[in-house]
Amino acid sequence: MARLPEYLRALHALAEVGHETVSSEGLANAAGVNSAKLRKDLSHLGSYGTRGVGYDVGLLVDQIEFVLGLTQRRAVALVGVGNLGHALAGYDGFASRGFRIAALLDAEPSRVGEQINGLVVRHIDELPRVAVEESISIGVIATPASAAQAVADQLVAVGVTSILNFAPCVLSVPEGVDVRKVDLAIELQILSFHEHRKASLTALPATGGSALTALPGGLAATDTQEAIGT
Amino acid sequence: MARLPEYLRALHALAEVGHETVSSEGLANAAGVNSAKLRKDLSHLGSYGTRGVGYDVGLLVDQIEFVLGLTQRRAVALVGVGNLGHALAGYDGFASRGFRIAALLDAEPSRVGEQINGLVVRHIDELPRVAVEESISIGVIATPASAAQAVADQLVAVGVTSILNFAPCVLSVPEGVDVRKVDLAIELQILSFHEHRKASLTALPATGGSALTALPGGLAATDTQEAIGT
DNA sequence: AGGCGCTTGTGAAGGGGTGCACAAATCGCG
DNA sequence: CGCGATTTGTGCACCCCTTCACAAGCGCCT
Ligand SMILES: NC(=O)c1ccc[n+]([C@@H]2O[C@H](COP(=O)([O-])OP(=O)(O)OC[C@H]3O[C@@H](n4cnc5c(N)ncnc54)[C@H](O)[C@@H]3O)[C@@H](O)[C@H]2O)c1
Ligand SMILES: NC(=O)c1ccc[n+]([C@@H]2O[C@H](COP(=O)([O-])OP(=O)(O)OC[C@H]3O[C@@H](n4cnc5c(N)ncnc54)[C@H](O)[C@@H]3O)[C@@H](O)[C@H]2O)c1
Repeated sequence: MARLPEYLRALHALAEVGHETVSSEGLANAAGVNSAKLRKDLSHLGSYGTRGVGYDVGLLVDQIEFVLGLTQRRAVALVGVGNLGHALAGYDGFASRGFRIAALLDAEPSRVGEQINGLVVRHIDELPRVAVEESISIGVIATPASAAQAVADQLVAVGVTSILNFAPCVLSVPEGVDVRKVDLAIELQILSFHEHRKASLTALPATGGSALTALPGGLAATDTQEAIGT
Repeated sequence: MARLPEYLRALHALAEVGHETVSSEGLANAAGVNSAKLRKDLSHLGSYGTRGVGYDVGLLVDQIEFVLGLTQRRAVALVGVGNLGHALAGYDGFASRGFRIAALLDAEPSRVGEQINGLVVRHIDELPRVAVEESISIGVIATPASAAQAVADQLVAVGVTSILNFAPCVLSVPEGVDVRKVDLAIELQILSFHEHRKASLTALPATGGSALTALPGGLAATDTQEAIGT
C-alpha cells in the first residue's frame, strides 16, 4: 500500500509527542485518511492492535518499517547534480527516513569533483564501480529529460531495479524494474484544472453559463489525491 | 482527470517532431497508458478525433489546455526560498508549461532582498499585498514542516484556493481549497517496499521461504503509479 | 461510386478500492 | 467475577476505474 509511508510518518510524529498507543481514529486523523481504511490497511499486515486499547506505536513502527524494507538503510544514487540535484543532495530528510545518499553522479566534467554535504560528485562513467561498492539499491534521475532514458538504461545495466525520475518524460525499462515519476508541472496543472473547475462552477449559477465554461464541470475530478475538508 | 497533463506533454513532444495527427495508440504509447483508456479519457471532453485518421495534435492541445485552465497563465507564489525553494525558483520548466512564478516569499530576514532569476525575495508579511498585485492563483509551500500549516493558513487567508505542499506533513484547510502533496521520502519508501517485495519473491522459491519474508508477498502492490514493462 | 482498411467511440464485464456497520475481543471498574 | 465502555477486525454493498471487444464512421484507392 502506498499509504504505509504516510502512516509511518504520522507514527513517528506521535512517538515524539510521547504517545505509546494510538487508536485507529487518532492515527487516521494524523495521516489524513478514513479510520476504517486505516484499520483495513493495517489488518493486511497482521493483527498488531489490541481491541479496546489501540495500536502500540513502537510495534507498529517496526512492523511497517519491516514491510517497507527499511530495516536495512538503502543506498541511493543521485544522477544529475544540477539545480534540483543540489537541493536533493543537501536534503537531510532522506537520512532520517531510512535512506542514505551514497553517490552523486554527473556527466558534466566541471561538476565532477565538487563536494556537496560531504559527498564528492563523480563522473557517470564510474557508475558501475560505484554501484557495487555502495551496493546501490535505488537510482534517482535529476537530469534533463533528453538524458533521462540513457541514464535509466545505465542504471538498469548496473542492476538497479528501482528508479525515481524527476525528468518530465516516460521511461522505458525492462519488466521487473519499478519507476516512479515526480513531475511538478503536472501537479501544478492538476491544481490549475481544479481552479478552472471551481471558477466555472461558481460562475455558472450566476451568469447562466457561457457554454465555454460548461465543459469542465462535466469532468470527474478523479485525482490521486483529494481535498481535505476541515 | 489527472492524466490530461501527461497527454498534454506527450502531445507537445509530438508536435515538435512534426506530427499533425496522432492515433490513440501512438499517443497512448507516448504517454505510457493503455490506448482504450486514453480514448475514453478524451471522449469525456468531446469528440475531437476523426475515425480512420486519429486526433489533430494542435486541436487536442488547445482543448486540453482549455480544460486544464491553462488559457490564462497562472501566477504562482513560492513560499520558503531555502534549499528546495531555490531549485524551484530557478526552474524554467514551469514557465514553459503555463505557469509564472510571480512571487518568492520567505520569513528569514537575511533571505529577503535576495534576487533569484530576476525575482526579488520578499517577506512573507507582504503576502496580502503581493497576492492581489500579482493575482496569485496557486501557492507552493517549500518551508520546513513546522511552518507549513501556518503558511497554508496565510495563503488561504489571502484567497489562495490551490496549494502544492512539499513539506512532509498533512495540512488542514477549509473546504473548497485543494492541496496536493509531494513527499520525496514517501516516493523512495514506496520503491523500497517494491525492492523488499521483489527480494522476497525471488528468495521464496529458492529457500522455501523464511516466514519472515513471506509477509510482504501477501500485500497488494497497489500504487498510484505502476511499473512500465517493455 | 463502391469497397476496404484503419481508427474512434462506447457498451459491458471484470476487478478493486472505499466506507458503513457490526460482531468479537479486551480492559477497567465496581 | 461480571459488566459496560471502547476499539479492533471484517463482511458486505456500492461505486468507479480499467480493459476487452466491436460496431460505426471516415478516408483512400480502385
Ligand atoms: N529544478 C527544479 O526545480 C525542477 C523541478 C521539476 C523538475 N525538474 C526536472 O529535473 C531535471 C533536472 O532539473 P535541473 O533544474 O536540476 O536541471 P539542470 O540542468 O540544472 O541539471 C541537470 C544536470 O544533469 C547533468 N546531466 C546531463 N546529462 C547527464 C547524463 N547523461 N548523465 C549524468 N548527468 C547528466 C547536467 O550536467 C546537469 O548538472 C530536469 O529534467 C527538470 O525538468 C527540475
Ligand atoms: N531540499 C529538498 O530536496 C527537499 C526534498 C523533499 C522535501 N523537502 C521539504 O521541503 C521543505 C523545504 O526544504 P528545504 O531543504 O528547502 O529547507 P530549508 O530550511 O533550506 O528552507 C526552508 C525555508 O523556509 C523559510 N521559512 C521558514 N519558516 C517560514 C515561514 N513561516 N514563512 C516563510 N518562510 C519560512 C526558511 O527561512 C527557509 O528559507 C521541507 O519541509 C523539506 O522537508 C525538501
